[in-house]
Amino acid sequence: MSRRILVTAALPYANGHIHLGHLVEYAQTDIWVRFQKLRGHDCRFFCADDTHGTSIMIRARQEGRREEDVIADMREAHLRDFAGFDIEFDNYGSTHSESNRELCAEFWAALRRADMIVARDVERLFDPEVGTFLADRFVRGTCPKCGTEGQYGDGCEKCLSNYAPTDLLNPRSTLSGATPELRTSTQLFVRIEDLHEFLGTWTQTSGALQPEIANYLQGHFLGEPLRDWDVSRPARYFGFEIPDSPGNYWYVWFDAPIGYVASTRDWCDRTGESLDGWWKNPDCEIHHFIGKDITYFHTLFWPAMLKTAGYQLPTKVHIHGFLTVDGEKMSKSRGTFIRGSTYLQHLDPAYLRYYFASKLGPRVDDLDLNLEDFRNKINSDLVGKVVNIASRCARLLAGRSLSAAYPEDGGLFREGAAASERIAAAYENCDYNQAMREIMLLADRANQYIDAQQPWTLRKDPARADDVQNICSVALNLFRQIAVYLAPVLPRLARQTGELLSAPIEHWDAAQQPLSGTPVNEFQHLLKRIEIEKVNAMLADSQDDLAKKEAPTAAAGAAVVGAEAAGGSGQDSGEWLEKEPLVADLCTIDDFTKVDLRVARVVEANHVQGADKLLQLTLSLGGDVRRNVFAGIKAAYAPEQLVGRLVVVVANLAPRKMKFGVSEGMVCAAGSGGRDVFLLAPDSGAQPGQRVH
RNA sequence: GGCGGGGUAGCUCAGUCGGUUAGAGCACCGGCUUCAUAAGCCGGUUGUCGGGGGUUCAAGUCCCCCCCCCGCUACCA
Repeated sequence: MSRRILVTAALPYANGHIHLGHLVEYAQTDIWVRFQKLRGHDCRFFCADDTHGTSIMIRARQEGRREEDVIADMREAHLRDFAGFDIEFDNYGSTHSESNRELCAEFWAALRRADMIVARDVERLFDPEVGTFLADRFVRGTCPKCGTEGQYGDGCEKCLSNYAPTDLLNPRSTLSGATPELRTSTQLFVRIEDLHEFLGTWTQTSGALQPEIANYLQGHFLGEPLRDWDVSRPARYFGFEIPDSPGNYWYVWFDAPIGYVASTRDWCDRTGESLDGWWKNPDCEIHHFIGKDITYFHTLFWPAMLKTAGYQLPTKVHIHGFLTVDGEKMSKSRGTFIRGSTYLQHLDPAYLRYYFASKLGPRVDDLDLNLEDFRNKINSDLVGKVVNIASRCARLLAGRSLSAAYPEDGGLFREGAAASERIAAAYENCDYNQAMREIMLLADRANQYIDAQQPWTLRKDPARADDVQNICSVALNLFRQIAVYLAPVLPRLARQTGELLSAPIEHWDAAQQPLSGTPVNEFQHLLKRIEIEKVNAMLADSQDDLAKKEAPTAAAGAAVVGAEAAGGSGQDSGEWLEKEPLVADLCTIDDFTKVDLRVARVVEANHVQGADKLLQLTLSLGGDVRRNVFAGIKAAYAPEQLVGRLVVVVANLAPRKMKFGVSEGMVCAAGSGGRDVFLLAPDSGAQPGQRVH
């Protein structure tokens, strides 16, 4: 029976290019959709650019352009990248569309009717010079937790803590540089606690979520009252103004998931389909594919919105993990932060689609792109095994035809046909690695068959020409069977196989019946081996992309010292400046001297009972002056490494009461945190107590 | 610390309801083959299944304790 299936992948944000991390999801989703279509189901794949929010505003401002121009360019780039990877949408919309605006209004009205919108006065920062409330990203100041300067109002990029912009120390408007004032603004919230019981049941029993996700929600959110969701942002904000609340705009996370519906609606308008037949039809399955980072929105808020507005809830939310490259987070300085477009300049998209497929399972696990494994796997599985079957036999039959009747093959084709439902079940469950294993088994058998029959020997005897044709007919049919099973992953290979054997692959059941009598065309290379040089070139290019992008920043900043540190090569990564941009506000020498930096000697360093990240340090500032300081450096330093060494301490930092005692200063360090922490040290000769000027 | 997920061959992983001698691919070694994109075929090596205890006729699998890794989260001034 044919199923009606609506599929979405998360909307990529219009502020950045598609990279290999994104592609895990789009490949996973595209494979699933192609599989369903090949099975004959009425399956449609909808996506869109996510275009609203403060980041787009900031970017537009920096580039001196309108937001609309920024998102139009990025949309074009996204579509180009997707096409390059054979990601095929039925519609690709935009959250900045009339259809989305109308649907947002519809959802909003439903929430109003359900009395789920509450207004509350919130103290917010206001820029008196520009005359506007400041969105989180327009306020910068010192992180109240770790003291890092130049942090945005929503959270600290260094210590990753979240807070309200009103918590920032020394806040400054990035619009005018003015010190913001605290003013009251009326803010709108969605009260989803009303749906707590419903969400509890849905997340735990509907089967829509992977078990580990259901547990996560139960443990993190559902055990206590659900917090109201702040969905309005005061002007100026790039988004849609809330119809019944002038001056307020919907927060980007409100309109983004509605973009799934809007994209569907655009498609319906174009094709004459009924939107309700997809989104309000209990017989239509709805599948969302997302990454684990946006679990919260898709498993609590979004179902609450759908439920309230009378839409169908997702049948499944398929959640995947992150991509790592060679076991590490993608890193710009190592060249492993790879854009889709950079990859495509060097390598075939089929490689990546197959590699991801061979590693993806139904769980939330992270996926590692090990570049050596990548090359081995593609070269041995796809080139050595699969494509090789065609390559060894097609030439012997080029210009002729497959045997008029399918020859005796010892049951090989039948066995392959019998694997159909096993492989299909694996695809259906997103267990692609299982499917790939099954398929490679078939490829092994085909190669064994060819090897045993030795058509190249028989060919020397003209009397055995029919035998050669029969053997090659079997092998090419086995090859075609494999190409059918791989078609969701490798659509180009399926198409090429159709051309080679003069019979397009249009349905999964093509693997059930062997072809006979069709012309065999001249064999063309189907897939090249991966050369290591290509991979290396891609990595080098990825670093270059970054260097070009960072060049203006480096020129404007003080990059001289860094060049020395790099051993004179002069080429340091701009990664860190990108993560934590230079503070725009200038400070005077007087500002600087407010901070009393001193050289100190670590006289004692201890683990703190019950603390995972803290070490307790006793610092000597010379004489009898001692300071007790807690520092979050446990992952990077052992206490015994520290005793005796010199550090730089902020000596006049206000004491802070912590869970384990009072901290009377802060030791200076660089790095992103965790193991990546590098304490500052003076050159030898410095003495405890000396001030750092 | 709390919660979640893991720990199986050098690497990436599979192991269903507990059931024979714990598997696959890659890598490695030996042989065969030379039609094929230095591809293919046959054979071989590799494991205290994180550690310890328990239940059982039988434990990689179930239960308890501990160790380690990852993620989220909490004090990282």
